[in-house]
Amino acid sequence: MSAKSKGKQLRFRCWIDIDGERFFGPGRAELLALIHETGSISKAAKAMGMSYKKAWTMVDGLNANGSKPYVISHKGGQQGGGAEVTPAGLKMLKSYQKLNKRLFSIVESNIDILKLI
Amino acid sequence: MSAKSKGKQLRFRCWIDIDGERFFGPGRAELLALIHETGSISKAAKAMGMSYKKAWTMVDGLNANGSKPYVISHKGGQQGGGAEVTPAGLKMLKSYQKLNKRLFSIVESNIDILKLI
DNA sequence: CAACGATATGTACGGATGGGTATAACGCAA
DNA sequence: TTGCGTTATACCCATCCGTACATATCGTTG
Repeated sequence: MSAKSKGKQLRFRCWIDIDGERFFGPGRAELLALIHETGSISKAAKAMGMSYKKAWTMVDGLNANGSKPYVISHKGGQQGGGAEVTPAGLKMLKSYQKLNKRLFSIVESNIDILKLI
Repeated sequence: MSAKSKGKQLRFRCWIDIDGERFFGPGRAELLALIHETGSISKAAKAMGMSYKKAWTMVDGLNANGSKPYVISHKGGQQGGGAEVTPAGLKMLKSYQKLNKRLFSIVESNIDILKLI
């Protein structure tokens, strides 16, 4: 159903693998940012149009494969529970966003490659 | 079977979409380069450990979705046939490789992000 | 104690992807 | 005219992946 974007697009993606498995990338970065905003995995997932399970799997991967947890979650309580991004998670997020911006500026300045098509 | 690479890796990828469909990227770039070297789609595919069918599908996509063909192929003949990369294909390939190098240098200089893990 | 909202987790289904196989067309060489 | 190597293309099947669905758990609140 997703109406695929029209026209020519120069795109890029940057990510981190650990032992060949995805550890951090644009999806997890956006998820982390939204968890930080909303204080909830499920709300963040909904905001991204992603299933809770997929979001949880991503969070679980971050916490399991890194040396420090990026998200702390709580069951039960006043609002039924919640989640918060740790300082380590925020630091990784910000560094990733910085790198992404640098890459974006390069890509942007090379848009002319599309004219070769 | 593929022994996934060990350790932390900072990776990136850059590609061109047309109407949301893959048009050009690292795989097609490598394929194009190998076709240019070997003069044959099947040899290039073999060199990449890729099936001929997949390689042909890529080449077909390049020729069908761009405004100019990137590969000209010949059936029959002395060696049974062959393929050559057009000047337009070579130009795109070189521009892509240039852009890729620029991006790589940025990524390389940001390797320290791996220490945050 | 019952309800609520969010975390946590397993299982089952369906679509997309990619590989394998098979086959045909083609043009030169022997 | 037969053989050869490559392009070109159809069809089937195994596998992977995402999504959906179904529960269970937990702790505060009323």
